[in-house]
Amino acid sequence: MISESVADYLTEILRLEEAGEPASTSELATRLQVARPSVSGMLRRLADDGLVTYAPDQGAHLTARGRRRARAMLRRHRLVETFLVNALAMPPEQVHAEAHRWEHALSDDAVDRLDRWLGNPAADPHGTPIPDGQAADRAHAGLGALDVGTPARVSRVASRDADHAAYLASLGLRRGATVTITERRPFAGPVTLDVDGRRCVVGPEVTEYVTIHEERP
Amino acid sequence: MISESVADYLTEILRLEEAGEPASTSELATRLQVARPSVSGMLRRLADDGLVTYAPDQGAHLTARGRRRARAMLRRHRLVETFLVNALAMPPEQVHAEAHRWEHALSDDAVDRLDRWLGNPAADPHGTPIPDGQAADRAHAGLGALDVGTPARVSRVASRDADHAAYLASLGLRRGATVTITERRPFAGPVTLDVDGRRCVVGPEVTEYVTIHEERP
DNA sequence: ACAAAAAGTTAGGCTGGTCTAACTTGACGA
DNA sequence: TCGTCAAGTTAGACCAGCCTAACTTTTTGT
Repeated sequence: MISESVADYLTEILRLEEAGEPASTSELATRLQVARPSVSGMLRRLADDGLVTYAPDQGAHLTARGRRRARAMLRRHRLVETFLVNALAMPPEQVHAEAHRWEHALSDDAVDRLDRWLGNPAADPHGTPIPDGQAADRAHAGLGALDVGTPARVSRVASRDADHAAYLASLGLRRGATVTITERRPFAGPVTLDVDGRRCVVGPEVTEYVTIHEERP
Repeated sequence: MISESVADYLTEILRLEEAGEPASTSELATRLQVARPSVSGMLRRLADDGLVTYAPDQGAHLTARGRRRARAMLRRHRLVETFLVNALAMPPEQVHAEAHRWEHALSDDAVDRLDRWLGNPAADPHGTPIPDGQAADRAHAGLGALDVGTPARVSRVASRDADHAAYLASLGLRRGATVTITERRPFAGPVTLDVDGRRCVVGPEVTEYVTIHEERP
């Protein structure tokens, strides 16, 4: 299980990503109300755990795993806010702090029930969209978004033309295959894949044609 | 603010008191799923903080302050259970664990709103009574239940007869007076009171005629 | 161009809550 | 009467997460 603190960091990073702002150490420190060195330390831990990546001076970025978790928390948060306003008639300026505590306490089951009870709302009382449960949780994403080292299942292979399709097929990239990115060279360099145990090196544009479906978090 | 862990200990001690069982170190360790020495250490802390008393081989007992806090938690717990079953239709065997996490997350305001929303239920889905909010929180209790050193306000003075009433009045024990127990001798021995700054020593049965109202937690 | 401010990190320390190992104490049956 | 067992405690360690102080690196204003 993930700690409350870790969840808070991930959630706040996602909020910043959604707002298009970089998740810098200082910004996170301000928002999470902790000292800067605490953020430094935590980001290192999160990176070790494969939940964020962070290059110096770029701020933190969520990995697919990190984003999945963060999105789940944001979903909880916004569903709870909706409940607090719609059902308990709590003043909107009060619900954020309240939901921030609730979001850690609810089980997945309770979240689903709350969602159904509220009629699967699409947005919270502030109008912010509520991330989707199932779909977001193990989304079908492009192979390009897959983290190095994480295995995923191919759910669809597109192609430009017949030759292209044949090429992709020759690599073993077909629906149901298990694919792992073992290396990704910088500057749009070649990508090394493991497809059902067979290693191959391809150009990065290949990843745009392959849709994957990650194993559970 | 009180930590989750402390709240759990207090709540569990109250559950045992309600069931008429002694709150021994081992029993608490079992129920709270921690090692015995952890309970030992925590009980010492709780005693230092004036939330429990504990004599060797007697188990822990809640002080009035401790009981007030524990009761507030139990109230939350049972209100949340009621909500989970009545509103979210969660299976009854699942609600305890869920409520155990929620009870720490709700603000007082949220608890009150939930209570009103549920229509001020008197008992939870298991039929266990839900402690009352305001009333229980600063109950009118007998002076006998007051902890040594805690000031309280006299809310009512009963008496056997006129002479007795005159005697109590001569001590300064009248509605509105501030009373503190400064010492209580063992084996139903004399009790030393401070009544509006005047010190007096009385027999323990006097405390049965005086109803008090403690200051807020 | 360079000093000052801002951002980030390292080092080292604290706290709350937990643990295991080992000791003490009291009860109880052979 | 004594060995054994249960209950409780002390001692010592660990961990997550936080802190401050002090250092380095980067950005920015003049």
